[in-house]
Amino acid sequence: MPKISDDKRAARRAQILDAAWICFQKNGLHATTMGDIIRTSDLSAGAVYSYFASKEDLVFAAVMTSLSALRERLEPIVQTSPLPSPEGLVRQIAEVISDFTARDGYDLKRIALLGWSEAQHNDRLRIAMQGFYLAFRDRLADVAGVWKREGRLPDSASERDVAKVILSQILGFVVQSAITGDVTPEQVGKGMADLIGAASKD
Amino acid sequence: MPKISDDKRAARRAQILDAAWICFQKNGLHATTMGDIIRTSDLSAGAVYSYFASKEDLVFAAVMTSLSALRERLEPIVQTSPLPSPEGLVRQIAEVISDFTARDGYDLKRIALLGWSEAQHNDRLRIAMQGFYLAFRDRLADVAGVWKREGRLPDSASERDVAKVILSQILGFVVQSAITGDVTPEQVGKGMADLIGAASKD
Amino acid sequence: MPKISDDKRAARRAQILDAAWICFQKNGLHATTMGDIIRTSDLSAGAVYSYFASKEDLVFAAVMTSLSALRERLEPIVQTSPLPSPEGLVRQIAEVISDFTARDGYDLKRIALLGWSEAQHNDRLRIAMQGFYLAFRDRLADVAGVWKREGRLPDSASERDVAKVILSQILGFVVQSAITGDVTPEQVGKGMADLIGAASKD
Amino acid sequence: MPKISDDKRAARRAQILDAAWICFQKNGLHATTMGDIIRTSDLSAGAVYSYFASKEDLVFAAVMTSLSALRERLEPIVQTSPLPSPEGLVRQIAEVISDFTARDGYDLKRIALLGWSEAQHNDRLRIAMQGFYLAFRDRLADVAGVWKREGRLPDSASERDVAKVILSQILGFVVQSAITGDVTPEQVGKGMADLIGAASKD
DNA sequence: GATGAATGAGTCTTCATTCAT
DNA sequence: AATGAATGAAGACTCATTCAT
Repeated sequence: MPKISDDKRAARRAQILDAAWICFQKNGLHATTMGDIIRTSDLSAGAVYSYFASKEDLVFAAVMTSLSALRERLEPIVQTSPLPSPEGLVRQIAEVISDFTARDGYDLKRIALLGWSEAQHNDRLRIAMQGFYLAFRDRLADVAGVWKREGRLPDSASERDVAKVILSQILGFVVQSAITGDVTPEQVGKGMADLIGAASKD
Repeated sequence: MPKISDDKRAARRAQILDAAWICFQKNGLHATTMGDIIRTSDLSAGAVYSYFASKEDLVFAAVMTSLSALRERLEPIVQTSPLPSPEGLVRQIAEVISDFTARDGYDLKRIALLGWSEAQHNDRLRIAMQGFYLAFRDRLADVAGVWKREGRLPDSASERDVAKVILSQILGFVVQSAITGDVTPEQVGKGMADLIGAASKD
Repeated sequence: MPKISDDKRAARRAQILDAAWICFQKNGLHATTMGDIIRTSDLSAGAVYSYFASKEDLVFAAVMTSLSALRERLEPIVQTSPLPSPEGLVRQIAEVISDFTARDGYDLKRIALLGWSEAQHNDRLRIAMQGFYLAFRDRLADVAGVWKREGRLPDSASERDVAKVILSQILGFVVQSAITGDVTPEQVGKGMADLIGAASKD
Repeated sequence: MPKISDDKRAARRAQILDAAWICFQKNGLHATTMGDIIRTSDLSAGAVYSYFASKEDLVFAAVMTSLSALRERLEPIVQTSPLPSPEGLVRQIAEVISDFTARDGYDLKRIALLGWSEAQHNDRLRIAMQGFYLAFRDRLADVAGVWKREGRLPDSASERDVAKVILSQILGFVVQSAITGDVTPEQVGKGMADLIGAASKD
């Protein structure tokens, strides 16, 4: 087997990452053994280790891959014009996150919880993850700026604080869904609309 | 040998749980070994095992203990009369959660993340945790009912959905604080007030 | 099993080191697996690792233990009074080394070769080993001083260089015996006497 | 495809053996992996395996090659006429061995130790090595015969025993140099001269 | 002839748990 | 009741060798 093509390499990597996520979701990051992943990926130990040097590397890559996939889905929403209302935005993001779940046994919400937990004791992961969330929050602050100019938010509103609240609402949706399993994007949209009070339209 | 007194037993249990949390926070639930906990607790392996039959038992007890302590702190807030505004309520709860952190190296936010993550693959823990959060959300729904009667929320508001949004906001605060480390209860209060628009006062 | 006595601890250590040398001699330092040593020692993996933190530690301890045992046997020879002649000294040392071999399958010569080889790539071992040989060579230089005063060596003799030659002779005896298996202490004594020429007596 | 020329084959073999020795010296025989050698030789795994069927083969060839190279250098010394004195002979051999070291990172002394150690558990290597050393010792016995005829050694001298002592001195020089790193051919020559007593000249 | 990706048995080490003292 | 030495199954990772391309 001489040099493998780049496409094939990428496909193998994806194959391993898929196997990893199947296992991680079922048993958690730590309870999953390399043996589990190797078995699930239908490759040999050596093959898996030729793509990821260690379990830690694999965990890192798996979390970052999920984050990247999420970013790709979120980007369009915060760039729509005209922008949705706050409750509309949150509802749309919640929908994207929920949709991810549907995809063949891949539950973004559970994955997110595993990643956050891991990041508490894994410096490399925490740094990378911080970068992701801070960048996304910056986009939300931009959105808040537009809302202000549109008169949806008072002039005294803090774009930074509004962005933090919106981000919290999204992260909280993920947690609550994962734990109680009974929260829908619609309910979140309705609840926010009720709270915001005005008969906001998307 | 004479039986040990109940007080002593309870003190020992607490001593072990404290040791466990010190370790869990530093290294996570799985990377923490029973040896770590045994060493930190200044007891012998046998002693620790006479209080908790297994590591899983200890993890379960540790998470539930944190949850109980949190409940005790949260209860008064949702029972104040007159009730705070939505943003005031969230700010107060965020303050309680943040205060927990101050206590000698005990960070409730990080602990919460570990517990949520573990609950994804630990049925006993998930059930117990669901019970806790659903009960708390019921209290929030009661609060939303009062808000409605007070005219703070429209008649068409769904108490259940508002409760979900408030809970998400709190859970999201925990996640965002743990990851980015730059969110304060005041900012969350301000951001919510900006979003809700009316110059609500607590 | 509460605290084990110091004697028992020492006995266990010795039991493990014995097992290690049996394996090392049979298969070499690297081809010997911890599993081999564990099996031979009739202990469990955990027990062995509670005495030696790693294979490297065990190798180090094994080599140093052999060196210490050798020192104890050599010490008396270089302190005899009156001192033997050069060829007598070498013969006596060679005898001690050969005798070590007889002891239940324990061959000091083969062990020495393994240790020297390992020291080429193991800094800790090399340093410790250097200390041992340099100290022993100092004793040989002392002996050479006495020989000079006794008139056995010319006034112009370099005690340091004579010590180096004597040490080489001993080390070389070990190597040659291990490889060809046909060198006796007597032959070495005779050969040296022939070379030195005078009909030296011990 | 056309067969590769014999010259090319020999060059490739040498290239692999050189790479092997670079690695062996740095990390020892066992710690060196085939991957190390393959990488260092700038060839592919398949290429290396087409020249040496196994790691053991490569180790054997590497050791024997060193031995052959040494023999070529030693041969002239024991055939000089007139022969040097015993101390002169040892000094000249020590010089040859030391000179080998100078050659771009190739240290014959360390290599010798690795080979001797390996030979303890590798029958093929031990047999071949014995053959080499016994043959060389025979040459030394021949030299001792000449010394006897020249009157440098007493009539009662045992040529065999003198050869053993000379060989030991050389082997010991290798060991002592490798371990302490502070022995020169001159010191060995001087020490032997001191010991032999007569003001021997080369 | 040459390549280097893939294999998988085997290595060292850890750690939850037990139980003789 | 308390101790902590001992157990041994299991985990992460390596590496000599092969063989499809």
